[in-house]
Amino acid sequence: MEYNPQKIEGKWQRIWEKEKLFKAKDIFKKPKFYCLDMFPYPSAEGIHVGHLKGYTFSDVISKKKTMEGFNVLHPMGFDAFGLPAENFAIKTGVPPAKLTSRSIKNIKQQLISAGFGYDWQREICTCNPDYYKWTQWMFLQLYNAGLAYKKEAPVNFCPSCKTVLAREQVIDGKCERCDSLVEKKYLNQWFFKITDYAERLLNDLNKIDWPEKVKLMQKNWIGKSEGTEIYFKIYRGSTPVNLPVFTTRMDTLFGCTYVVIAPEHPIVSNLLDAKRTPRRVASQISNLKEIEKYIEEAKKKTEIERVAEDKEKTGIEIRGIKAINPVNNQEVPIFVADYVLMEYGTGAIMAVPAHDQRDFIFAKKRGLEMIEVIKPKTGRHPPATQSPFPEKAFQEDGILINSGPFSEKTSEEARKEITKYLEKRGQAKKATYYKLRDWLISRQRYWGAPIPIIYCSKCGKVPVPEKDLPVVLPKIKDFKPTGKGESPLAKVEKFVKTKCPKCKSKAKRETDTLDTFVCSSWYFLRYTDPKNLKIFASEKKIKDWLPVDLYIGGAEHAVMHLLYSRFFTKFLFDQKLIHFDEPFLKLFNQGIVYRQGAKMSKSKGNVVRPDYIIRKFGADTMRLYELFMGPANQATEWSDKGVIGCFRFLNKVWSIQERIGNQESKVKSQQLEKLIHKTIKKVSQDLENFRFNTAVSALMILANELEKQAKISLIHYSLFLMLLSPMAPHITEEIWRKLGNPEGIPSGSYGAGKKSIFLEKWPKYNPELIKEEKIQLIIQINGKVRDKIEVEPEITEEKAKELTLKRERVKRWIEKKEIKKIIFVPGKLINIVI
RNA sequence: GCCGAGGUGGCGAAAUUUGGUAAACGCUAUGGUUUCAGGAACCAUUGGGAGAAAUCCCUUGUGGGUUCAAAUCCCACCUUCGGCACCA
Repeated sequence: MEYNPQKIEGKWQRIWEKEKLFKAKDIFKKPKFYCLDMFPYPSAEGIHVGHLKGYTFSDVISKKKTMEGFNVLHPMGFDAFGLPAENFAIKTGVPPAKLTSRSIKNIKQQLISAGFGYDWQREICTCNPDYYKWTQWMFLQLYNAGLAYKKEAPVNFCPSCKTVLAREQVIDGKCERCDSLVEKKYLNQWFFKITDYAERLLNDLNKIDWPEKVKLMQKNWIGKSEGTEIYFKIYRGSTPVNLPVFTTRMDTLFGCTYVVIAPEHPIVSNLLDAKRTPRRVASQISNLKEIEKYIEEAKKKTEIERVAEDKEKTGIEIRGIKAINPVNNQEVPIFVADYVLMEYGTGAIMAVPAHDQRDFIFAKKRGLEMIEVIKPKTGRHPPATQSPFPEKAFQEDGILINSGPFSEKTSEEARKEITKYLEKRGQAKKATYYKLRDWLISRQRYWGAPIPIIYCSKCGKVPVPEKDLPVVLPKIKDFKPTGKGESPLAKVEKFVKTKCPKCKSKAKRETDTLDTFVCSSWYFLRYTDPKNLKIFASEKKIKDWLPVDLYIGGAEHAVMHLLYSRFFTKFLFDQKLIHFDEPFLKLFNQGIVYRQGAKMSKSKGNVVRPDYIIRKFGADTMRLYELFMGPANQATEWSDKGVIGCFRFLNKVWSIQERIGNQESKVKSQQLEKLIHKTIKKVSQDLENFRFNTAVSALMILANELEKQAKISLIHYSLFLMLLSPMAPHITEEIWRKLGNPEGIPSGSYGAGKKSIFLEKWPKYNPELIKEEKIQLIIQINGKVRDKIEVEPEITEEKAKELTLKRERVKRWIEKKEIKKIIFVPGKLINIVI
């Protein structure tokens, strides 16, 4: 009988569902294991073999953990709000809800036909009101805690998507979704105060078992830097204004030859404002008009323009007033330049052109003064005032020069001492800044969870009372954006018009929706109790199942979803709503699957669909190939040909069953047993360490060996099937249950039977059985392999030497030469140095 | 520019954790077997070179170094990929 996956796979998928084999039970006699996949966006095209890679990993691990006696939670759902469905609606008029539910049906079928053991009773969908009710509830918790706020700010606006974006969604100044150049706009928008959690988000990275790469990306994104704020005085008449600047390089303070203020800095408008500035001073500024013009232009520039002019730094001096360097009372000119950012630090810097590349370029162009204040500890360097920019040695620690009483100190000492000196005089204080910005969460789009806020002319912003949740997204017909930077919801009068929950007078609803990342920031909580109507998840279920033990997904979410989820978790922990403050204990990033040298994408037309592979070779073959392709965390190229190897392997597995019998010869049986136990060890360890490719290879080696036998005992074959079962569940289940026939085959601990293979215990290897009686001792001469001998593993050095020197081949190599040294590595090799 | 991860046959890769037989396993290719035929079946060979053969020499991006011994450790460089990017 031939191996025919099409005949068996659908059958077992139905039976597993009927037997509820992979359903997570809320009974905790066994230790729990929560294995989570990043849930997919239900795109109309379905998922491709790249998505399936990570899902295969999590399914293999879940099945193995089940066999190891864990109570496994392995759920799946859909991240269903978002732009593609809405853009499709604008084009075709098909409502996003309709398209989404169609896509979900399709993807769910794809996942089921791959044999994944998800607990579909727990399926969630973020666009379902039962779900987004709690997303809105989360928003309200944050709002009530003062962590959700609305403010006018310069934001990134995508002209094609007609909505603002979070900073994380802007890549190289372009929209991550459609690649349009992002515009800067001043808009009134909602933010989450994630910056309040910057320090904890940074520190707690130490607590979690995540790829170092992802941790580092988060660390850099949070971008903590510790330094000092220094107060430069600017005199307007007799009253000085303090201008704080931020620096991490106090040791270069004597090298400051000018200061730069960001164009948006309030101090600039104050200085220019004739009403506030004494007439005498205002008249001191001789180039008011030019400065105003520069500021206007800078404000209009997009982020990309500001940076893309690359090194070509623009700016303008405020003529007529000076700033005073507190450390030496030196008067320095003041510039307004957009290479200084208002959003970071104090929005003003002290410029040290001799030791900072950016300041150097700016100063060089204008012929500004440069003062060298640091020399390298050793060696000579061209003067910092001449080289295009300071060499590394200057930027790192050096020795101070031209720095008054601090000359001859090291950078490190000087940093401390200068800070102390100014601190005492109240002219500086230590400060810490982060690159992390608050999370912009409002979107001027339809297909998202409405922000549950009501605007009342009397009461102002009023949160929607909990009992009125969810604020249901109304069904609409016209999906086109209003063109006024508003969500299409603004056109829906029925939705907008409401009553103030407080004073009952006429009021309007917020029409912006929430960023989809808000929906996905807490979804892992909902799986534990997906149908709860009273709370996002009951306390008990949260305690029983969470945190997530293993999270598998792509690295592209490193600074978005993964950071946001951590923020939500910490917030809910602070609210005493959950008992843990890190959501995902272990994270694994599967590598990207390439084809024709590029990441699979619809636009490149290089997508491989699993449906085709499954139809042709079956789900087991596809799963095996996903595992076998290469290292799990590494990008690998998809090969249609390579799939065949896995199909051949399964055919072999299938045909071996014909050899079952109890008459293995004794010697053979012992050798086989040794190999089987070695394989149990290898596969168990490899699966534990995400080395799926070598686990598959070990099973291939074992299958090749089994194939050579005339007869194979049932127990040996059964062990093999069990090891293979998490990876190729259908074929192993089929053979396993079939073998439970009434022909008198004993059903021992490893006996096959009529119940599922996944109810069996994961096999354990016997350490006694994998001990070698004989090993190959490598004989090297001058480090090159020249001979091998079979010996006992415990062979002594003397004995090994004796045997080695007797060998003809060895004698030939040594011949009259003097043996200088013999190195013996027990159980491994002997090296003769001549 | 800064940070990070890589570079091993014709291809995907093993061996890097612990320095100790480089190329396991699979694909491809070549030759053969079976079959009415086909190949997504089976068998053999498959890093390069020399040789009739035994066997020998060379080979892990490049160049140095440490060591009895280096794909593995150290230094410098080249290169591919990923992230950040005027963050003071």
